[in-house]
Amino acid sequence: MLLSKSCVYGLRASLYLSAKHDEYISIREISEKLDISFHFLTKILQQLTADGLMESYKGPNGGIRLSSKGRRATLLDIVIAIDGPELFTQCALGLPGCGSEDPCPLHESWLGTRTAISDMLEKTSLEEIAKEGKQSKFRISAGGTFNWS
Amino acid sequence: MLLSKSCVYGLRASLYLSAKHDEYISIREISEKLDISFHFLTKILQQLTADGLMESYKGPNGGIRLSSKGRRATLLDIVIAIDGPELFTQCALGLPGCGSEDPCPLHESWLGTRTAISDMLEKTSLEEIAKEGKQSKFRISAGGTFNWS
DNA sequence: TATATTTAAGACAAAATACTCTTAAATAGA
DNA sequence: TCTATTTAAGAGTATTTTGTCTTAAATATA
Repeated sequence: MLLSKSCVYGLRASLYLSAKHDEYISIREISEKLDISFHFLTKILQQLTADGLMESYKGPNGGIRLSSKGRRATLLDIVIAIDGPELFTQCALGLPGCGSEDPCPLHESWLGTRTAISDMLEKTSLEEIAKEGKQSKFRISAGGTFNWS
Repeated sequence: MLLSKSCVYGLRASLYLSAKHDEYISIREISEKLDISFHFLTKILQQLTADGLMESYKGPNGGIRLSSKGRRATLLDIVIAIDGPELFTQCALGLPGCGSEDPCPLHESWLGTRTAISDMLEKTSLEEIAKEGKQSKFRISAGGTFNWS
């Protein structure tokens, strides 16, 4: 699996929030709309809040929203915040110290491939995806159509 | 993590065997040279044997070797035998039924990226890597230099 | 102030992955 | 035939990931 489940949930929630404006959205709403366990999602979003990508507010009408940093963030930023940078730094065979002086058989091609992955994730900020999403009706839930209000 | 540990171990053992000729090599030897748990490696290689990529022989001077099918196999074949094809078939966000009619925001770029990954793994057969390896002294163990005898 | 709503935090449980250990089966060679 | 060596198979353990549950803290509103 390329990304952990936590990471996928975090990405989908971020995409959900990117379609919203500045209001705080309750985690309960996100978990129901995207069919993700409420408590599990809460923990993941706490991580993103601790990272400064989101802001939360307790109490009635409270919830969570993207910070301005989060709104400018790319999917790569979210992946790294949750799964860490290892996917983009480590040897494909997990060999410590693998490098151009002492490469594993995959070293050179993996350099290119992992750049392709990070480029894919870095290409677009949440803002841009939200813009495209509203036009193209991209899907972020299993159920079927999600309404990019 | 792109590949599971089992998969990485299976790949490294396959690369080790590709450097050998037709003799049976004991799993104990492989596990010691590549610093992988013997019993764990045994199970992984059993899987590859069941898949027809390797052949085993019990008893003194027994061991394991690549079958002719295994020798012609690419790294992709080994990855799929151990981790399954999901990495190359599934939506990056894990959404069932994600496709060009109803795509997730990553759909199109992920199509390209996962092709890049499978191309990287499919590009070379074990035979070819072994040939290159003997020239370039590619590394497949953490410890340092592995001798492509 | 009291209550309801919401996130925060942490203990707990379940499932998946990674790893270990023991016993059985095959086989070479003394 | 007996013994040592090797893979096969399966039970068992440990660790990580995923998911649940309970309680605390913050806060809006009545």
